[in-house]
Amino acid sequence: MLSMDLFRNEADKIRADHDKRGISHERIDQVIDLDEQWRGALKEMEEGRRERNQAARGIADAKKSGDKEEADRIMAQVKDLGERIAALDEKANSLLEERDHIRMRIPNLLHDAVPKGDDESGNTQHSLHGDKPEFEFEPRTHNELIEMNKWVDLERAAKIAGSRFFFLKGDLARLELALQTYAVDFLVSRGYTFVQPPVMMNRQAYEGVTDLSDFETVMYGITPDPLYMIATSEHPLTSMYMDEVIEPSLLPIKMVGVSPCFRREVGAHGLSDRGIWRVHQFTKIEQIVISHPDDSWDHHEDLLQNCVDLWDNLGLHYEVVNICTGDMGTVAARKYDLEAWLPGANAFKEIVSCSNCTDYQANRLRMRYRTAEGNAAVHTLNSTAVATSRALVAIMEQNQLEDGRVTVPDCLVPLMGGKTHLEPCQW
RNA sequence: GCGGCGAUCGCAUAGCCUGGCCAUUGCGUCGGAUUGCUAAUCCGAUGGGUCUUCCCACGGGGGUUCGAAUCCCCCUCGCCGCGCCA
Repeated sequence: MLSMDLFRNEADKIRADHDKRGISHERIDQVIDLDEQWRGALKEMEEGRRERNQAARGIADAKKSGDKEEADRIMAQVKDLGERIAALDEKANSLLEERDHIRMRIPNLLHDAVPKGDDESGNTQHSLHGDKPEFEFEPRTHNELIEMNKWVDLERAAKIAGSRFFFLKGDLARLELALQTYAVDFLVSRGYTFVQPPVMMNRQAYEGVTDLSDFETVMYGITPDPLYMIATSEHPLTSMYMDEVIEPSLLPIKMVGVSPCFRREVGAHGLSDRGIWRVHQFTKIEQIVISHPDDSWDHHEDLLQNCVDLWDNLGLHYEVVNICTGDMGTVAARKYDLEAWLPGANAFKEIVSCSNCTDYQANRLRMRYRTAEGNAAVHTLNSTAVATSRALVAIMEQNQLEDGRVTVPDCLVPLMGGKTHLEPCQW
């Protein structure tokens, strides 16, 4: 959510941003109009309260000096003031609610370097990494590999949970655990603190970190409790300091979180989504930074560099993409994706998303730091380190051998008990 | 889950029983003054708002009242005890 200061003093900045995104100014004007109405109603109500407070003091004085008649006279005089105040209060509140209802739907201001584009086809390549693997045989898709090696049981998972759930078995399950350990160790060595978050959150905190439409299409709700399963550890880790004033000496707060991620994936279809590429539950190792506003763009580059180094160490071929206006979403001001080369699909596909959300989440979460001039919103950043299910797909497809076995990336071998290849599961 | 107790400004606290000035004090932080010593001492500021002779704010919501931090009800969270439990 954008701060009200922007609407009151620099509305043209928001308008220019909407022009770049190609959306109308209607909502901006509504927010400004409702804000003016709210301020008027508030002023009127405060005037009423001032009168009442004054009268209340008069009653106290009269009673103290024993002048019961005077006290009764004033009480009668101001009796209906309370009702008037209540009515004005209600009016002001509904104006404020309406203003912020619309304001919540206005997207973050974009960084200048965000390219213009209507959809993902407008994204631009930022850099290319690793070598494209060459095969002397027809490379298999990950679907074929998990089936022939019995590493994943989709049918039985569907039986007990539903489609897009999976059992992970044998060496591939072990590789998944090695990836978690590797990514956490890697980021701990770069100064990040390992944090395991709750995997359910209440609505109020959740509204602080996500696009409202996600409640319909992404998150699972819990019945009968008013909770939501997290779609990523970004959500609990970013909202951790909700409603707090953070001591500036604590900034930047750098965390590496690991959690299962739950996604409804409403509306997702397609042959390429078979297997474990797009699933309802997966594990993700996530980087989070809560930073001083002046430093956030440096941290954004650091997050990307961490990803690049980590994925280089895994020995994979991938590209970094600069996300364009039409593919950006509501919350981020700038976003890089890493897309891994999938030989089976003959395409680059998304494995990492690295965002600077500037003060957008912090404004919603009322997450501030102390300054000499008062409190100001912090900046929040998040980036995937490894989404294990997608990393497994990339490793399987790029490191596959003709017999269907898969070479373990060197850096993971020690975490696999010295095992250099994934062997088929017996059942 | 049951019973008891609690929640006040960054932290810690007073006020609540018995409703009515401006929500107390300490620490921390920031600013200033001063002193020859790694610091001490003194002064000031330090919840939010449309930064203001004004309004709001005492976990959240409702009620009683001319008036609620204070009385009543509901909820949330925490602590202690009991129960259950990986």
